[in-house]
Formats: sequence, C-alpha cells, structure tokens
Amino acid sequence: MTTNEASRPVRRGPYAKSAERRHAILAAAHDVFAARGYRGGSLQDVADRVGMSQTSLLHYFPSKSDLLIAVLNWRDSITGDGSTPPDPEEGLVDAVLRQARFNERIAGVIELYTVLCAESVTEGHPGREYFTDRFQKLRRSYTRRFRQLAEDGRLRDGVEPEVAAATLIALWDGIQTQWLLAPESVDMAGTLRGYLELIILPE
Amino acid sequence: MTTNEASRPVRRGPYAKSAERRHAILAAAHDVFAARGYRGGSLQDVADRVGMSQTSLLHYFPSKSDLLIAVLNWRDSITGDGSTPPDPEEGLVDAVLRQARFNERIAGVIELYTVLCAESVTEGHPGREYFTDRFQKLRRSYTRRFRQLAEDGRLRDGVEPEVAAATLIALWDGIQTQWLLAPESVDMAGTLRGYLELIILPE
DNA sequence: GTCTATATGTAGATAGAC
DNA sequence: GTCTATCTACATATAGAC
Repeated sequence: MTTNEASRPVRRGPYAKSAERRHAILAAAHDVFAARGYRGGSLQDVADRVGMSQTSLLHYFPSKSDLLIAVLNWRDSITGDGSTPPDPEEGLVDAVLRQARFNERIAGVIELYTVLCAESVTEGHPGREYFTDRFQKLRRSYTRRFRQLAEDGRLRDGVEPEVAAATLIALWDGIQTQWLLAPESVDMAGTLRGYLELIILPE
Repeated sequence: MTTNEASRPVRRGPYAKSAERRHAILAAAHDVFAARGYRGGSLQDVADRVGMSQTSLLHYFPSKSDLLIAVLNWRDSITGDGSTPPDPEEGLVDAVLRQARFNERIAGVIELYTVLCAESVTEGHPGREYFTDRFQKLRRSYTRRFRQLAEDGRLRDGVEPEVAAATLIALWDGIQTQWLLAPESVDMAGTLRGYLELIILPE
C-alpha cells in the first residue's frame, strides 16, 4: 500500500484531497474569469463558488496571476487544444468543424478564450505571453497543414499557406465573438466550413 | 457677433471651453481604455492625463459608464465607422483596404475596439449594447453590398452574401487581435485582400 | 467649473491562531 | 490546511467650499 501510494500519489494518497481541491478551484476560476474577465473577476468570487475562504484559495495558488495561468493551461487540457488529434487520418476540415461544434457545447469555454485573449493585449496583463505563444504555434501548425494540402494539389491556386493559416485562425476567433453577442444570428461551424470549402479542393 | 455666437455656439461662445474640455477628456479616456480596458482603466488615470481632478471629470461625464459610451461613439466619428464612404463610386475591396490601413496608423484605435469588444461580453458591461448593435448593422450593411455584387455577377458561385458578410467582419476583427500581439508577423490588409479576391470576381 | 475632503466599497495579499 | 483579522491600496461617487 505504501509503495502503491508512492507510485500513484494522486488517488487515495496524502495529496488526493489537495488535488481535488485544486481541480475544484480551477473549475470555479474558469467560470469566474469567463463571466467577468481577469480584471473583473475577484478571488473572492472564486472562493465563494468553491466554498472556501479567499485566503485558503491563495494556499493553492499563491497569486491571482498564477491562478490565471493555471486556468489557461487547464483549458488546453479540457478542449484538447494543441494536443494530437484523436484520429490522425481525420482531414483538416473535419477536425476544425468537430472542434468548433465541441467548444460550442461546453459552456464558458469560448467566453473564457475570447474575453481573456483580447484582455491580454492590455498593459501588464499576465496572460499576454500565453496568447502570443498560442497564436505563433497555431499559425505554424496550420501553415504546415495547408502546405501539405498544396503539395497534394488540393489547395486552390493563388492561396498562400501562411495567409490561409492566419485567416482561418482570425475567422474562427472573430466568429466566436459575434456568436457570443448574438448566438441566433451566427452559424460558427457553417461560416468556417464556407471558408475552408472555398480554398480546399475536394479529393 | 452675438447672433454669430448663437448660430455657432461651439466656437468662441460661452460653451467653447467646455466643449474643448470634453474633447480632451474623450481623447484621454480613449487612450486609457485602449491601454487598460474599461475595468482596468480608472477615472483617475483619465483625469491625470487631461490635467484635472477626478471629481472635475465627473462634472462632464456623470459616471464611468457614461464616459465609455461617449468614447465609443466618438471613436465612430474619428474613424468614419458607420458613416457614408468618402467616394460613393469606391468599390468594396478598396473601401475595406483603405479603412484597414487607416486604422493601423491611428494609435490606439484598434486596441480600443478589440479590447472593449471582447470585454463587452462579460457580465454587466456597459458597452454590450453598443457592440451588439454594431455587429447587427455591419452584417446587414455588408450583406447588402455582397448581394449587389452577386446581382452584378461578381460574387463567386456558391458564396452566400450573409455568410460572406459575417466572415469578412470576423476575419477583420480576428486579424486585428493577431496583429496587436505580433505586428511583424501579420499583414492585416493583405489578409483581408486575400479573402476578398477569393470571393469577388474582377470586373 | 474646479477643487479638497470624504463616504463607501472592494481588491489582493499577509500574519498568525488553531 | 483552514480560518479570522488586518494591511494597504485603490476604486467610484458624493458633499460642499470657493
């Protein structure tokens, strides 16, 4: 048992409760930052939701900015953002549309991303590096995929892979903002599909 | 002279100084909200920039949210957003690219718009109505223009005017965000041109 | 119109008892 | 690990003198 605890300290071990607490805090902070932003959301709001005092919360995350970074990284693990796709044979169009529809169903995921991303360009915002890095990685990743499509003769003539990558990311982010303000007037997946079908030729 | 004052009360009239003050406050608030957001920017910051006390500032704008609305409307008048184009004969592509290049040169205009737009989707944000209305008007306006192009046989087959409108707006907003975080890596006007040339056929 | 003074509220973070 | 109490800072807004 003791050896088992040592090899799997997360479950039933001495740190089990601590890990659960951290998880509960991350979930609560996700909701608060999504609904009110980083500057607008308070540690007290988060503590109230998880049912603990604000000072106890700071025992797990030593400062508000630490909590923000942890929430952003946790978001990646929830949405699968940046990780390998479930099906390596899945095409780019299907992968994008599946992700878009998935995000739409998880309450708060799009709010969190949209609100914090724009907020991160403000002075002294602790999330700025996260978003700068994310965009750089995303642009490179999509550029590679469009370049591969071009080699396969499936990218429309005149479309630059780099431009298509930046365009897809920008379109995705922008349509999410419109959707947040008017869900009934915007079809996120349909808009993305419209662009991708414009530049990607059928097999 | 008195009749002249009555017909043009803004210049040299009794309210001339007051109007100048309001203008100076709007410019300062524009900078502050662009750099720190609505929640992150304080009235004290604005007052310091314009060289007056925070309480004197509230003499011109009775509350922080009133100041925000005034800044948003003032922004429209600076950028010409929503007003009639300078040249009615100017094509859609030229108008979009000219506006994009113009905004890029006015420091803070894109920051203000991007930061406040996303922030406005948060709980109880006073700018929400402004942005909801703006998107609705923009979508309708661009939909009309694309529909006209379709009637002229200049819209690519299969492109829906409504989808193209939402796509153009989303792309524009999204590429601005990427540009704010990495100006050297993003070509705003080039990206917009790439999309428009994809869906609009040459005359 | 402009200011000082202040009311009132809230924030993030620390100290230290238990 | 959790709490109460508190520190320090800063916010928006009001009252009222000049």
